[in-house]
Amino acid sequence: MEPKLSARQDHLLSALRNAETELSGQDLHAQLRNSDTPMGLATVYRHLRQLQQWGLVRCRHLPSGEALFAPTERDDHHLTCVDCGSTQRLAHCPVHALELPPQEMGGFLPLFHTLEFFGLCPDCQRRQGRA
Amino acid sequence: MEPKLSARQDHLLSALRNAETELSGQDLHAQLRNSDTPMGLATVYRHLRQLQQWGLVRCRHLPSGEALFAPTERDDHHLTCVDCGSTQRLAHCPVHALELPPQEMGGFLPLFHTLEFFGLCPDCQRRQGRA
DNA sequence: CCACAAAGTGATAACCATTATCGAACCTCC
DNA sequence: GGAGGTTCGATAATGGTTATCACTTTGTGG
Repeated sequence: MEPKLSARQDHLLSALRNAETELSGQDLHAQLRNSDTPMGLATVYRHLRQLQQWGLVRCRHLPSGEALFAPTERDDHHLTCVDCGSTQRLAHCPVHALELPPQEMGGFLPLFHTLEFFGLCPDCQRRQGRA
Repeated sequence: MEPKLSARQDHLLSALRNAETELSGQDLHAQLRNSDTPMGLATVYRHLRQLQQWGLVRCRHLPSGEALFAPTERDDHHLTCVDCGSTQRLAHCPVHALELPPQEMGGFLPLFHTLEFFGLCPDCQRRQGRA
């Protein structure tokens, strides 16, 4: 099921897995640039897309439009403040154990998911209360 | 809590609520262009951002980079195929009734959420099986 | 009414992450 | 070796979103 990865794809995936945070395409390019296995920007994005299609990598978009990538086995999700934009990580994924009604899936094979909560951080709640 | 909307903002929000699908900023601009209340592209995005900050509108990003907007009270979520990109709507939101452990929220006030499942649609499962 | 200030608007330019292009480098299997 | 394919990456092109800025509308006080 899992296709064999090329050496470059493997390096890219390793870089993502070793990083402790989500990385953008530009981040990955910059990081690999000075390594023993440099990789052009086009190739970074090419392989990121390929890895997404294999279901090995997922991404989420910041309000800025920038896409952040992470390996799918890292089941992290975030709280994002709609006002100031700050994000914090949720300690546990509440969806992971969720049962999905098969009749609603229509044969769809789920590989991973994204989940993000939006709301107001404590600071912005306080600020809006004053305003 | 909910700020008073200007007439323009109200029109924009109404357009979103009346639409039966998610709309991009460009879509909304084009749609309002020929209405009795035209609105410049800059103003559309300005108000969309404002409405997001007030928690009245949410958006999700397609792989193409385009952002689709919807009113937050519409609790729709999607299955997206990582291979062919097709999406289908999930009939019910499995997160809606979910209890969030308050100690993990750290005072964060959730207003809405995005949830998206990624995987393989039946067609692509079949195609990969052959390949 | 009349300044005058403050906020809202929109045509257009700028931005910038991502994608397409295309010639060069690299395999791979005769 | 070499034909035919695949991969690579510097660079140009793309396109949705954002910033600019002059103009219009709205609000306010006199």
